[in-house]
Amino acid sequence: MKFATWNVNSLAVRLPQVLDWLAAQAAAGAPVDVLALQELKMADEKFPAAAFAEAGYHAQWFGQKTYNGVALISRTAGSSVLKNIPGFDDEHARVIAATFDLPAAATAEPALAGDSGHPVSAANAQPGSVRVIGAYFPNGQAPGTDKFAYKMRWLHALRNWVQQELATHPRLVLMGDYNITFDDADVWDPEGMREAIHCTTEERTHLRALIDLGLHDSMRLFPQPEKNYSWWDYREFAFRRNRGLRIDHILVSNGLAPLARSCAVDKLPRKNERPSDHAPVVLSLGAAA
DNA sequence: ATGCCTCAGCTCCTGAGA
Repeated sequence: MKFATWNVNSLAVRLPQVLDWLAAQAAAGAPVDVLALQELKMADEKFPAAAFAEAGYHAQWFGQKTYNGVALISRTAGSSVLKNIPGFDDEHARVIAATFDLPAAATAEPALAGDSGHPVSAANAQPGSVRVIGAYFPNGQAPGTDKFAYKMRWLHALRNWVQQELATHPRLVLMGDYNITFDDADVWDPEGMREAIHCTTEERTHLRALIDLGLHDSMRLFPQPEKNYSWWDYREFAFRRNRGLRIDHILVSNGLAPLARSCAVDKLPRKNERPSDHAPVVLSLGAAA
């Protein structure tokens, strides 16, 4: 079972790359079960649902003209779809959630030989559903601005809502473009970006508050290369110089973390012609790593 | 450097991104 998140910076421009990438994952024998997209930058009526359907994927989307916009692309149909944070009045299309029923084989722990010699499976091994939240967190521009204040309000509302979601969905994935780094290891120039946007103590405190609900940063469950980033500025050859930030994250709940098998940034699409400034982050779960 | 690059749109510039 595989989850991924990718800020595509205009789905109209990046659609061929998204379809190629999905096809490449499937061809490699590990198709993506749920892909969260951010920055569609298109109105709902422009969403290329037919192209995804032709490729064999379901889609749920929440767009708006010019800016923002999120979607969930999936191999099975999602249910209980929610758009934006309930009770939080927001002019931006930033959040989409859906529940996916997954085959038993996908979520079952590998059978372990018990003392009796009989296979012993984990308490959560019954077939179940996974709640998936795809989110495009506000950028925030700079501390002290109205946009930063909005980001803080949004983060507070998100935390309260995710807490409620966790109460009913112990198996939950929260993934997307967080626009927040966890710590200096996520920043190519920690001194130069000290307390700058994406790196402020205030933002990181909000990110930590999400973790404290009972979530894990999938990436840090596994050894990672040095200078492991998910976004690079288009300017100054930042990708070539690996001057980036890790701001795209996949958080998994306590109920799912034991099933995590690997998590990595896929830098290949960043090498495309006309790439997004973000690369996909990919999490594999279950016995079939 | 209020720069650099990329994208959308009331498109020949501006706002926004990060």
